[in-house]
Amino acid sequence: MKVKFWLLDVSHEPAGEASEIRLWGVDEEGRRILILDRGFNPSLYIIPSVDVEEARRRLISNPKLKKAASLVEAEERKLFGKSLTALKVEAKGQEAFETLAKALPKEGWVKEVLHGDLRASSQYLLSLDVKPCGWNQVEAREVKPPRNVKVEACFMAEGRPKAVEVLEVPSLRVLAFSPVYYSEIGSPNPLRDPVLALATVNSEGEAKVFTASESGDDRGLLEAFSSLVEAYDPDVIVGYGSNREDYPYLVQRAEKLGVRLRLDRTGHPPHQSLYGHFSVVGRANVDLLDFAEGMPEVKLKTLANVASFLGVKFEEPLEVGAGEAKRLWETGEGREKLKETCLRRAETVMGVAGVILDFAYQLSHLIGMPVDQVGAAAVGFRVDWYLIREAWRLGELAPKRVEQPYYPYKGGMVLEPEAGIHEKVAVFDFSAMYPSLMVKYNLSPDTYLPEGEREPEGGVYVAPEVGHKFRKKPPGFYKLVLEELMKARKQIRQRMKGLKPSQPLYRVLDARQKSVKVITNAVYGYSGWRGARWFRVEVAEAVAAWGRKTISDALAIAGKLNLKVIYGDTDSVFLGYEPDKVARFEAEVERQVGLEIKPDAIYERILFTEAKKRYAGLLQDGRVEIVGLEVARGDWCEAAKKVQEKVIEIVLREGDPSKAVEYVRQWIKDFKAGNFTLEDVTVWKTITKPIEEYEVRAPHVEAAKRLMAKGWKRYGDKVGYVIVKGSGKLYQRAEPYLTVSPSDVDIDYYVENQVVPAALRILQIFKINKNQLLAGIPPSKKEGLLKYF
DNA sequence: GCGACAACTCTACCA
DNA sequence: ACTGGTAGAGTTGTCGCG
Repeated sequence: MKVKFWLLDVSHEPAGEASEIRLWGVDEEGRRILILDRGFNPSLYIIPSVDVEEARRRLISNPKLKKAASLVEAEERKLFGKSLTALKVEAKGQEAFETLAKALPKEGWVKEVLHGDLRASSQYLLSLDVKPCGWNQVEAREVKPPRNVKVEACFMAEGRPKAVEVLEVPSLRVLAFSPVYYSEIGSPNPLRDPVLALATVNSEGEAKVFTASESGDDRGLLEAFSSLVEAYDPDVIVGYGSNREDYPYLVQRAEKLGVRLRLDRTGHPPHQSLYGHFSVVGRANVDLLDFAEGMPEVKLKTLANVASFLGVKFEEPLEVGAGEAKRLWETGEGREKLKETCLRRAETVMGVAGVILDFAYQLSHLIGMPVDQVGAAAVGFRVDWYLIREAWRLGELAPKRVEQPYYPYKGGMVLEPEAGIHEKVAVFDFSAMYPSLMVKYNLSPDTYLPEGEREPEGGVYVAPEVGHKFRKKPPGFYKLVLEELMKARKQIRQRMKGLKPSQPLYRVLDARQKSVKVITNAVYGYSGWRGARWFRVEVAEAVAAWGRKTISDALAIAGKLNLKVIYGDTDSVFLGYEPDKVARFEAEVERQVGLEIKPDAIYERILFTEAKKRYAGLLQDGRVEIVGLEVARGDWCEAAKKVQEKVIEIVLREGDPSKAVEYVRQWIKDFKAGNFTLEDVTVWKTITKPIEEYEVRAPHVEAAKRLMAKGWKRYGDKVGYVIVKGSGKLYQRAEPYLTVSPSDVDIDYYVENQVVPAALRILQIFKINKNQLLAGIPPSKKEGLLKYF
C-alpha cells in the first residue's frame, strides 16, 4: 500500500548488516507513524589515483576492505564541475562504513575519499531527495512496531520514499515545557539540587505544573513529566534554552536519581547529537533560544524580551532568579508564586513557538535537515547542507571540509559621511547586491580560473582590482543555486499576493520566503568561510571587488546628475532627494551597471557624526531610525541609551539642540538625586571565551569571575555588571548585576562615562561640549575620600 | 617614577 | 560556529622627561 507522510524526524539503528533507517512522521489521517527501511547502506566515493577498474581490483583484493563493502561500482560524477569516474563503495552497515572511511584514505591508490563524513541517515535523505518537514510517499506494508516503540502505525518500506509537493503542515501536537531548579548559591547543580517545578502547556492550551515533594524530592516530578509526555505524545517539544540548559540538567538529574526519563518515542531520555542539540527520537526537539539568536533586534535574549519583540502577550515575571527559588520554596505562598511563574514561562514558550515554528519547519524543509538540528546548526552549516543537497541533484559530489589557511581580503566600500544634519535624503539600495553579482559574473569555485591557466573558448570575467578570472560558461554551482533561490523567492512572494495574511497558507509561504532569503544572503559569506566545503576565497574577494566597483559607478552617476552624495555603505547610497531625478538615476544605474537599484527610504531629516556606520534619521512616516549609535547597541546601559534616544528625537523632530541640552541637564540632576533603577545602570556584555583565555582584566570579565566564584558557569552568556563606588581600576569596581544595591552605584561614572558621552555623540555636531551639559550641576562629593578623613 | 600616548584587546555593530 | 569594515571603551605597554 501507499503511505503518505509528513516527515518529522529520522533516526538510524545501526544493527550491523541489518541496519535500519527509521522515518518518524504523521500520515494523512493524522496518525503518528513509523516507517522502517532496511537495506539502505551508506556509501563512500573514492577518487582513485589509478584507473577505476584497477582501483576496484585493488579494493577487492584487500580482504579487510572487501569484507566491509557490499557493493563496489564505478559511477560518473562531478566534483567542482569536473566530470570524473568515481568508485562508489557501499558499506555493509554503519560499522563497516566507519572502517572504510578510516582505512581507505591510507591506501596508495586512493586520491581522495568523499562522503565519508555524512552519516547514514543524512545520506538516506540526500540520495532519495526526501526532506524533513515535507510530505513523502512510500510503498509499504503494515508491521508490528519494534519493541518499546510507541506509534499508531508502523510500516516496513517495500520501496523507497519519494517527496510529494504539498505545502500544508499537518496539525501537530506541540508541548512546551519549562523547569525551575533549586539553588542556594549560584547556578543549580543537577547532582545536588532538585528540579522544584516543571510546567507544561500543550497545543490545546492544557497546562500542568509538577512540583517536587515537600522535602525537595523530585523523583516524582521527573516521573510525572515522563508520563505526561507519554500520554500526550507530542510531535514537537519546545523549550527556551533547553539544549544548553534544561536537557543537560534533566538528563543528569534523572540519571543521578535513577529515574528513567521517558521523553522520546522509544521510551528513552534525550541524547546529545549534532551541533550540540538534544535529540528526542521520534519527536522534534526545538529550542526557541536557538532561533532567538537570529533576531539581532533583541539584545538580551531573555524569554520576556523575545516574546515582547514577537508580540506575544504575557505577564511578568517570567524569571525565577537563582537565589530566589530557594527563598520562594520555603513558604507556602512563595511556592505558589514559584509555580505561577513557572507556568507563565511555559505558556510564553508556547506563545513564542506559535510564531517561530512555521519558520523552523520551512527552514528545515528548504535545507533538508531535520527541524531539531536546523535550529542548532550555525548559518555556515545550514548553507553547507543546503548546498550538499543541491549538488547531489546536479550530479556533484560534496567536497570534503579541508583545513584552510587564513587569508584576509578587502570587503565592501564605506564612504566618509558628510557630518551634520541634512534635510530630505533618499537612500538607494542595490537589491541583493552580492548574490546578483555572483550570478551576473558567474562567480563560483568551479568557474574560477587559477592564475596562469589558459583561458577557455567562452571567455572569462575578470574581477576589478583583484584580477581573479571566472569562466563565463558553463553556469557555475553558485550561480545555479542562487538563481534557483531567487526565482523561488519571487514565486513564493507572487503566490502570497493573492492571499490574506490570516490564511494558514500565507503563513507557510511567508515563512518559506524568509528562509529562502536567509540562505541566499548567506552564500557570499559562506564562499569566504574557511570551514565551507565550497570554500574559494577568490570568489568572495571578487564579489566584494565587484561590489566596490558597482557602488563607485552608482556614485559617479549620482555625481553626473548633480545629486549630492551624503553617505554610502557597501550596497547603499544616501543622496540629496530630488524627486524629479530619481527615475533617471535608477534607469541610468541599471543601464550602466546592470543591477537593480531601488529607493529604500526617504528621510525628512538625517544626522551623521564624523563616524561611519552611525546615523539617525526621521522618516517621512514620522518614525525615527537609529543606526549603529549607542541606542542600537546592547553594551551600553539603559540610562545612556534613553538619554541619547531622547536627544536624537528632540534634535530631529524639533530641530532644537538647546532644548536637548536642557533635557540632558535636567536628566542628570534627577539621576544624581537617585532617580534610577539598577536596570538603568547595568551594562551587559557577552563572555565570548573561557575566562582563563582573557588577556586583559576587563570589567565584564572580572564581573564574570565574581559570578563564577559563586558557581555560575558557561561562556557565551551575557554578564550584567554595575560600576560601584570606590577606588581603583574600573574592573575592580565592576560588580555583577543583582549583587548590587542602588546606593552602591557610582553615579559619577555613569554621568561621565555613559550618559554624557552618549549625549555628546549627537550634540557635538552642534559644537556643544561636556561643560555645557554639566553646567549648573555641582560635582558630587567624593564619598570615598571623605570616608578616610 | 610619572604621565602622555600609542598599541592592543574586546565587543558589537552595519552592510 | 558566514564575510570584512568600523567605532569605541578600557587596559597595558612604551617612551621621553629630568
